[in-house]
Formats: sequence, structure tokens, C-alpha cells
Amino acid sequence: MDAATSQFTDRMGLLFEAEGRPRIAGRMFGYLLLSDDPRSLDQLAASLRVSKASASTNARLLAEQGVLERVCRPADRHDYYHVAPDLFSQTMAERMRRWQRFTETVREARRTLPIRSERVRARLRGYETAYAYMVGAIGEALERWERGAVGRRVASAEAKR
Amino acid sequence: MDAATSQFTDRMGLLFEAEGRPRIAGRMFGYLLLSDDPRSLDQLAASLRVSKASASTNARLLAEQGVLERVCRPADRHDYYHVAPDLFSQTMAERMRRWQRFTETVREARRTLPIRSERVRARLRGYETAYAYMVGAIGEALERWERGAVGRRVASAEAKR
DNA sequence: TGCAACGTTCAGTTTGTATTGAACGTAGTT
DNA sequence: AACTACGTTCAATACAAACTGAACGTTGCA
Repeated sequence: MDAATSQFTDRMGLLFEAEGRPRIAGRMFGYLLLSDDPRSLDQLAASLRVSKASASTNARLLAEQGVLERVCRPADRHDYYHVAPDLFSQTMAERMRRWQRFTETVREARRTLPIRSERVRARLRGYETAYAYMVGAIGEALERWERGAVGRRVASAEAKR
Repeated sequence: MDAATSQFTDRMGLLFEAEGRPRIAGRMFGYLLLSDDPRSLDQLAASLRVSKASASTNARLLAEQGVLERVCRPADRHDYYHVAPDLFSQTMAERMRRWQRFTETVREARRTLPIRSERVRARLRGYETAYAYMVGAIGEALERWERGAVGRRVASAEAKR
């Protein structure tokens, strides 16, 4: 891996770390973002200079979150990974799942806690409705984007002829 | 602080931790979410059973991110904090700032790195345009929500008469 | 059956960072 | 001026999680 590429992957690692995810996961993501072909665990471990254990763990973590996708090849016992083709919508979906957890916690508090202040009750209600609205709006925007993406793929494919 | 409230704040702490932010910041946020009046640093430290140093640090962190707001009272040397009135849009703004950092890193990579694969170039371009689109869509949705919020405030105020 | 090449798991270590107690600076008060 | 009541800062500690190396289970192959 050349110096420029390494710098990019390292910055991705730091960005991931700032978001509370393992640094190696970020570097792996950055590396695969620049990779044309899928990479095996061994390749990943070697390129990123990390143990195979780390490579395995982080690759599976990212695959679970929809960032990476595991691909198999016939008559090949290796696991290969590449960035998910629908990376963007997967990322948004993960983000909304995380918001969901907050909103559910707030909702449960509003249901079960004896809240005296009307202002606080209104605040919690507002929080919930705001996120419900936003999740809806983002979902719609995402659908529009994906419909557009199909069009863009077709256009790009036709342009190649 | 009663047991139920404590349970709620603790869960908020864990949710924050899962997002890579200090646990105490999460507990503080949860606590203030349920507080009618603003709370002083001493009150926060006492209620959450943490040192005043932690209270100070985390309160300022959250204020910086737009989650909390510092309020002053005339003839009172205490700092008070409460959840930001525009918590929702502040949270969304912070989220978009974080996405921005990713997108900028990708953009710079596409500009400066010698990328041979056309597929990779297209992937990076797609990443950038997707986020640009999404930031736009979310910004619009946010505006619509805030316009609606004004209406809801008026309606709520009139309902009280 | 023995061997080699995988990915996974787990105990142990390292590393970063959250958290604390104490010291500090500042501004009011008597 | 001395004192008190704040918030902040800083060095030290505690703690959690990333990361590693080695052991493990599995599968294909000679």
C-alpha cells in the first residue's frame, strides 16, 4: 500500500474512532473503499498490518452493520470482503436504528415514569414526534434517491456503449 | 433521584457510550431531559454522584455540541444548564457536520489519489453525491419541521387558554 | 489418517480516555 | 485585605475496549 493510500485509510480510522467504532474497522473500510476487487482476510490483515484476529473481528462487525459484504468464490475457502453495493442506504439504515434506540428509551420513560411537569412531558412528546417525522422524511428521501440511482445506473451503462 | 429516574439516566449513559461519547454526558443529558428547571453544576454533580470536575467537563462538551444550553441568572454566580430548546435541529446539525468530515475526506482522496479503477472512481463519486443529496433533503425536511413547530407552539399556547 | 489452510474464539496485554481529587484563578462579600 | 463560593484545569488513577498471539474447530486434500 503506497503512502497516499495509507494516509487515507488512517484518516478513515481516526474518523471511525471519533464515532466510537474501532479504528481498524475504519482503516479497513477506507482500504476497501479504494479496492476494486474484494479482499481476503489475509490480504486485509497484511495490508493494514494487523493480526488476522483483528481482521476477522472487524470485518464481521462491519458486515453486520451493512458497511461491508462478505463474498464467496466457488472452490475457494477464503472469505472475501468488499464495501456493500448499497453502502449508502445501509449506512442510513444503521443510523436510523441507532436513533430508534434513543426514541424507544424516551418513549418508555414517558409511559412508565411519573412526570409531574407538563413542560417535561411536552418535551419528551416533541422529541418523539420530531424523530418519527425525521425518520419518515429520510425514508422517503432515501426511496427517491434509490429510484434515481436505478436511472443513473442505466444512464451510465448506456453511456458506455 | 428516585430509582426509576436513575434507571432512565443510566440507560441514556449506555446509549451515549455506544455512540462513543462519555457515559456521564449521557446520564447528564437524560437527567436534564427530565428536569423542568435548569440545574447548576453542583446539583448535577450531586444528582449523578460524580465529581464537580466531571460535571463541568461534560456539561461544556454537551453545550459545545448543542445538546445543552448554559443559562445565567442575574445576581447568581452559578452556571445552570438545561437541554437546548432547539435540541432536535442541533442534534441533526451535529450529525451532518460529522458526515461532512467523511465526505470531505473522500472528496480529497478522489482529487489527490491516482485511482486506476473506474469502478472505484464511480464509487467515490456516488458516495459524495449521495451524501450531498441527503444533506439537502434533510435540511429541507428540517426546515419544514421547524416551520411546523412554530405552528404547533401557537396551537398549543392557544389550547391552554 | 495425517496434514495444511482456512476463520473463529479467548485469555492476556496494551492503550487510550473517562473520571477524580486537589490545586488554581477569579470575583464577589464582609 | 481576608475569606468564601464559584468554575476550570491538571496530574494521577481507574477502567474499558481494542488488539494480539496462540489454541481451536473445520474442511479439503494427499
